[in-house]
Amino acid sequence: MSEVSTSTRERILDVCLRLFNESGPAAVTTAEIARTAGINEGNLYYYFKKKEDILLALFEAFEAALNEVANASQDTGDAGDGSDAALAYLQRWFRLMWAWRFFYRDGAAIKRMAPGLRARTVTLADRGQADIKRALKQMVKRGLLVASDEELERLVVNAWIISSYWLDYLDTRHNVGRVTRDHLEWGFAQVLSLFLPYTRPGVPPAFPASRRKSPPGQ
Amino acid sequence: MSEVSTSTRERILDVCLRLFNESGPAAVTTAEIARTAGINEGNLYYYFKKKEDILLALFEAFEAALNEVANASQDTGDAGDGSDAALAYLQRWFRLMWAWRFFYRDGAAIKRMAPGLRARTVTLADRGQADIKRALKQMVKRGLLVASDEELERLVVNAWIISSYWLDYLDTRHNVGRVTRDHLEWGFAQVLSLFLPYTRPGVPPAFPASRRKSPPGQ
DNA sequence: GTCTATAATGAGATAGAC
DNA sequence: GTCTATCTCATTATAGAC
Repeated sequence: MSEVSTSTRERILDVCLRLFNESGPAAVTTAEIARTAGINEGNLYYYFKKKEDILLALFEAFEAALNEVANASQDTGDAGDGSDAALAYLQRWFRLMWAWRFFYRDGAAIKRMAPGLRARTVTLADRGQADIKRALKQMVKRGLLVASDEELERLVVNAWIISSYWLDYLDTRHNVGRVTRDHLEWGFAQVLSLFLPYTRPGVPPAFPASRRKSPPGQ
Repeated sequence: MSEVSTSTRERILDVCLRLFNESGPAAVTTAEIARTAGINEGNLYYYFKKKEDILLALFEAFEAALNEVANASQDTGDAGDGSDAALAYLQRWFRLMWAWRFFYRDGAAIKRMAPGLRARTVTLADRGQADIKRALKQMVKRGLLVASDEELERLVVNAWIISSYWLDYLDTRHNVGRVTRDHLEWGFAQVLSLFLPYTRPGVPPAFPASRRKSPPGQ
């Protein structure tokens, strides 16, 4: 995704992902995109007739990356330890979330700029939540987790919300513009803490980050 | 706040709150504001020199409303049952959140339009989280809640995140544009479920909404 | 205080030469 | 494929009459 000499189209998308992650797609002008990509604004419109088209192209890549993670988790999910697999999945998911964080952070703006993405976002989330629910139910069956169906239901939604919005929370609440590995671990632990009360004693997720109580500073 | 015959200034603010809650401040043009308020666009600029000034004025009112809720909770917090007081506070808070939901939902856009609000938002959140933490520690002391300091810390943050973003979640995930009382109860129960594992058995919060498992449809 | 202009800006988008 | 030049348009903002 980031080679030495990429095509102009790839370069535009790379630049957009970076700028969008930094400032949000609404705040980034086509002029800025073109300038950063080292091309003329007119040329930009050769590749993407509308700004919305850039968002669509980025979403395709994001979608593909998400599917990859989901598939990888299904491969290992049925084989090894359920607890380890779940943790690994969560970790991969968080890395992805970070790479495409503007999709999580600027939902409102994206909705306005590219209404066509709405339906596809819902589909993606449908699949994601279904995946997680399935994995958790398996963990309950194996005795790694103790929770009723209703508790599981609420748990999944809460985990989804925390996962989706902890970045925005860090930004608005603690002025964290540039997220570090420490932040990532903090968010991870925050999600993990939702599940802890439901884990069987003696089955600790043993994730290093759970030691960090307060969010790392800017 | 909504009388029969209010001043033009009040009318502008009322209209803006409604429009902002509906579509977000970025999507609402000054032309639309003026038209809806039944005044000329030029007149709008007599009262608010910049669109940002409208946001500032709305924030003041929001701030005042929040402080009112916080003070009310402190008054009853030391007197009656700690559990009931906490529940009442949460309920008041949710009603407020709904009345001013655009502040929660369109954080990114607001940051861009009125950077000056950032610091004040943080201050407000500081106070809010401190209030909640204090209340929870009191509940632990009274034996209504069983949690370590670290658990409490994570709990408060998670509760804050769910409370702040469940509206956006409902919108993006379930296309809920118009939030009903049922939605409010669902979000409330979602937050409540975070605390349930830490409540002493025999001290059920007994909130009606906790019966609703899945989010109400559009 | 309220209105009718109208200016000023800046963004997205296009046509056509090279 | 890339550039220059230009257009359209919405939005913010102002000046000045009533």
